[in-house]
Amino acid sequence: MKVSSRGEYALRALLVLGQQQGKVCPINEIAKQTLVTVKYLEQILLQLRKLGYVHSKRGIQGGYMLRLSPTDINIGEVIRQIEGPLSPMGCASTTAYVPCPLEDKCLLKPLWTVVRDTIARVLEQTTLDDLLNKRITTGIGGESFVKNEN
Amino acid sequence: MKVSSRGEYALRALLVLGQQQGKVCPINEIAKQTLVTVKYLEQILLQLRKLGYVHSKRGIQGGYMLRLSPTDINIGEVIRQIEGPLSPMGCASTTAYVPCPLEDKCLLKPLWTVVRDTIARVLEQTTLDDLLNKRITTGIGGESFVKNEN
DNA sequence: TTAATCTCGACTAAAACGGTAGGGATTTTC
DNA sequence: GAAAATCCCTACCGTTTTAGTCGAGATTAA
Repeated sequence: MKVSSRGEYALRALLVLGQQQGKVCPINEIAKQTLVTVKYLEQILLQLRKLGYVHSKRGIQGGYMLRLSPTDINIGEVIRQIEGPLSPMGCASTTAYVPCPLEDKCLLKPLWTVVRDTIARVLEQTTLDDLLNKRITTGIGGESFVKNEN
Repeated sequence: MKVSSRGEYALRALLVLGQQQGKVCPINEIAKQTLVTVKYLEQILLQLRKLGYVHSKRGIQGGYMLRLSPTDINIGEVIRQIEGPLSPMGCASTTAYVPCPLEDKCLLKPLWTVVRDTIARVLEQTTLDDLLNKRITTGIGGESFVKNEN
């Protein structure tokens, strides 16, 4: 049930850019704050740019900046685009369904469906802005369970 | 966030044995019902035996049977033992914590913690017996949200 | 013009995944 | 005591994924 380092790093980079409040940030600064090598970050930021999350500017004084408002960046969506489907199993995926020969008789599918739903509920209700402000909810009920340590 | 085929197959095998109500079941019968090759199943059942979930009997009329009652087989535990930690990230794992250089400053850890908790809540509240009887809850509240299709 | 910066594609080493293969040990049945 | 069914165990293997590295090029500001 792992998230890859690439996904983690992408989110770290977005968080750094979110904290710069609109200023361009050169990649070596992002690298310093995320503890990721410049070369690997290059790949990831390139992908984030192609996905439309960040804008880049070349040359001296160049760098990256968010293209979207942090409130418009959905963490579930980012993870899905970097890592693939949130579902633990193809048979339970809404965005990348893969049929299974057992299917109806399968006693596991309902389980995977619930797992997928709970993961998606958390991730899709969280925005980059929420992370920046340490507002993380479980997504259950209409309530406001807030996980806020420190 | 995937579950490996090995984990899925292990659960399928346990379900088949759970349906046999105590009778020994030869591996080729399990293979037929799970749609897994005999040779691969051998490996998986060997592992399940060493973990204490199944008992095996050799020779003619041999096969496998559950060693524990389906109500005592915790799905979260099985997955953890077959696949490793439920947490999407080492920094949020309760059973296999891995320190992270960012740690306190990290805005992502609270997210991974919530994700881990919600996954664990579902899987650890589900037993093999629940699966056999199509009782799957989200684990939220004390309530009885039951996912029961058909 | 130069130096900082992003762009892009190729490459690679290591690990994980998803099995396959084969020989050995045990048990029942005849 | 021989044969057949069955589990036991270790080794191996091809493919994919992961986690990067490398190098050359394009753009831009000063």
